[in-house]
Formats: sequence, structure tokens, C-alpha cells
Amino acid sequence: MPVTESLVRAEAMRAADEAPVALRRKEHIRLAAVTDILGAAEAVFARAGFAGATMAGIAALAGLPKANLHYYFRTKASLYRAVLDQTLTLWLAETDGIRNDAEPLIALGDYIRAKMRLTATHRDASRVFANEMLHGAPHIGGYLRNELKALVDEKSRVIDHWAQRGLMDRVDARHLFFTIWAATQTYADFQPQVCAVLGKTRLTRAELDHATEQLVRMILRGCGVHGSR
Amino acid sequence: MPVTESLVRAEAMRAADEAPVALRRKEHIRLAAVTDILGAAEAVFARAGFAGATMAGIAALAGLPKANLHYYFRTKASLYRAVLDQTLTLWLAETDGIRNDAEPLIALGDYIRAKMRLTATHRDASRVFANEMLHGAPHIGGYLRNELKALVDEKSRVIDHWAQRGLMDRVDARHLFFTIWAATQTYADFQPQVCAVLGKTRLTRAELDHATEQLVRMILRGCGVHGSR
DNA sequence: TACAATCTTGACCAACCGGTCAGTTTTGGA
DNA sequence: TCCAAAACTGACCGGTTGGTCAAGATTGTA
Repeated sequence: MPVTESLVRAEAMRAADEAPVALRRKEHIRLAAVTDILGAAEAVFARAGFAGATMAGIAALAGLPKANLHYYFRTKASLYRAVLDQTLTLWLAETDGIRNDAEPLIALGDYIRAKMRLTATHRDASRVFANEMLHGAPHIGGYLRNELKALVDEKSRVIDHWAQRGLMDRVDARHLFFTIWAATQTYADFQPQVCAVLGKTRLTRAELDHATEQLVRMILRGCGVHGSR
Repeated sequence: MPVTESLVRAEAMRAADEAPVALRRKEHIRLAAVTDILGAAEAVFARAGFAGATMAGIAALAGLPKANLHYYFRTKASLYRAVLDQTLTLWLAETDGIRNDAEPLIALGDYIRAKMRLTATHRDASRVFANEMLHGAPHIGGYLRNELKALVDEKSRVIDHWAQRGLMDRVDARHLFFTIWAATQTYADFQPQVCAVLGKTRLTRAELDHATEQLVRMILRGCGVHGSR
């Protein structure tokens, strides 16, 4: 499981062992600060990448002195890791609907729609993740090979099962996931390109909905999902 | 048109005006050095991004002193621009087959195959381009809004034309291109993820061919291209 | 050979950045 | 009120990096 809230929670619980009730309010201070910092860090890392981001820049955006930032996160790398962990939980979500007893038409369609929505609402998270991939995924290689691989293996079996029952074509489910992820994330990661080609300055909700429905239609038909037309 | 070889050629021609014959050999020295530097820079920028790359690292990979590198490219930014220009010409290529009088089945299929091949053979270029997008495309916004938009507009009309003749579904061609680009580039840009999920350490030629054919099949069927199964 | 233009290079520098630290303020319980 | 832990902060430091420069080596021509 992601180390996600590990930093925050672990620290808090370690302290809570010693004085359970007392630290609730101090915990609140800590949590608020950490949340602010993580938010600012996500925004900065998304725009500048790990190397391009500066602790001073993150501190400024979070509205506190740089030294205070180092009080909560000893190093830039540990802050980056914390941001990554936060995004990884998002990444795994939304696959619940992909089950043997579900309708492919609905389950796959909803999954693509959910991915697209996530991309739109968490643009910065998507970019941080993309940046990490681009640079060889040095920090999250283990996560990819374990949690993510296990999840994809499981969901691929569901899709194979659907195909065996004749509900859709026999496709390589792993590559299908790659295509879905890529096609949705491109609206966050490659936004400048999308906007430029469409001749707009920003991506409207309507435009994204339009893209979503076309993508859903094309992929479902492309996989021969029963009932899609 | 891309400023691609501009730096190299412009300098050379300016000199050639003064002493046409004489400078041919000097031009050769310059061209060889610039080519080496651009190659090394592409590799380093692809792995580290603009901020993460160092001039010293590029110089080391190119096998020459840092100061010599600054002789050919005054600043890190100008070197980066030159690398970007080089990749942009690649990006526009391979759309020749998309013409009114072509068969969608063949033209679109070949285009996807060509994009996939390009992604595999020019992985670094793809990553440099992706990096630039992720960071808001500050250097190539103009290219996107002009050359690229014009090309996509033109090719979109071809696809609309095909749809009107009943050769395929009516689809929004622009979003179709976004999907094709994303789905192919993901094998270069997100290689760590792909490898991890597939349980491999590297992407084999066979695996890429398999992915290509599935992608071609799915997209052609998904767009109702006449003749696709 | 003499020359000018181009190329090559080691040494150097100012700016920036991650990280430290000593000292101060705030917090919350006894 | 008192105290210890936690939170906060300005000032500082060493290392890295992009970029400069002056001096020397090559090249091509007259």
C-alpha cells in the first residue's frame, strides 16, 4: 500500500502513544501545515519538475519561511516523495467497477469517464506523476512493479473473463489500460498542445465532456463490447 | 517552418556570402561539432529535463570541454531550443498518407504504425517533447498554434471528407489525433510503467509490434473504418 | 611564410540553492 | 504560573552551475 499518509500519520501516532489525548490539537497544527505544504509542493513540482522546483518557491507559495518547510520535511527529496505518495493513491482508485459480474459496457465506460474526470480535477497530480515516469520512475519503481502490477493483473483477468463469455473481443487487457491511461492523461499532461490545436486558451468542461464521450465510444466499439454502437 | 537547422545553416550561409568556397571545410567542422552536441544534449535533456540537465553533463557526453560547448551555443536555453527544433520536424512527419483519395483503412493504419515506429526509434526526442509540454510549452507555443494547428486542421478535413463519403464514422478528428499521439507516445514517455506492468525489464520489438497491431485494430474499428473487422 | 578567422581550453566567478543552526515564540498540560 | 515540547524563523554556509575570459592551437588563404 502506498506510503501515502505515512509521513503524517506515522509521526502523529508515534507521538500519540506517549500522550494520547494531549496531542490532538498539536496534531492539528501539524496536519494543517503539512497539508498546505503538500498542496504548494504539488503545484510547484507539477510546473517545474523535481530539479526545477526550489524549496524557496514552494515555501513562498505555501506562505511560510523556507526553514519552516525544512522543519516538516527534512529534505527536498522527502517532500517530493510525500507528494508522489499522495498522487499514487489517486492513481489506483476507480477500478472498483471492473468486476466479473459487471456489464463491460457500463464498467469500462464508467472507468474511462472516471479517469477523465480525475485528470481534469487533479491536473497537477497527473503532471507530477508524468514527470516521474519521464525521468525513469526512480522513486516509484517498486510501487509500479508491485501494487500497480498486481492491480492490473487482477483487472486483466476480469477482462479476459468478459471476453471468454463473449461480451467483448479478446484483447490484451494490459495494452488496453495503457491506451486508456494515455488517452485520458494527455488532456492534463499535454494541455498546451490540445489547446493550441483546438484554437482555445483553456479546456472547457464542455470540450472535455465531448472528448470523453468520443473516447468512450471509440474504445468500447474498438474492443467489440457487446451493446456498444 | 521549424527553425530546425536554422542556427547551423544561417551561420554557415552568412559566412558563405563572404567567402563561398573557402568556408566549406570550416562549415564541416562546425556542422560535425553541432551535430555531436545536439545528440548529447537530446539524450541528457530527455533524461533530466531542462532544469535537471547540466552543461557539464552534456559536454562530458559529447566528449568535449564545457567551454567549447558554450562556443557553439551561447546559453543553455539556446541549446535547448535547438534540440527542440530538431524534434519538431520529426513530429510533423508521416502524415503524407492522409489524403482525400487514400483508403482510410490503409492510411490511418499506416499512420499509427509510423507513429509507433517513430516513438520506438526516437525515444529521447519524444521525451524531450513531452517534457516541454508538461512544463507548459513555453518555448514552442508558437509552433503549436501555427504549424501544428494548420497541419491538424488540414488532415481533419480529410477525415471529415472520408466520413462524408461513408468510409468511416463521423468523429472529431482532432480528438482522434490526440488519442493516437497519446497512445503511441506512452510507450516512450511512460516506459517504466509499461515495463513494470508487463513484468519485463525492457520493451522488445515483438511486444511493440503486438501493441501496435492491437492499437491499429481497436482505433480503426472504433472509428467504424470501412473494411476493418 | 604570414595573416586573420575560427576553434579549443583551463581557470575563474557570481548567483543560486539545499540544508543547518541557534535562538525565539507558541502551545498545552501540571 | 511554570515548564517542556513543539513550532517557527533569520542568518548563514558549502557546493553546484551557467557563463566568462584570455590565451593558445588550427585552419585556410594570399
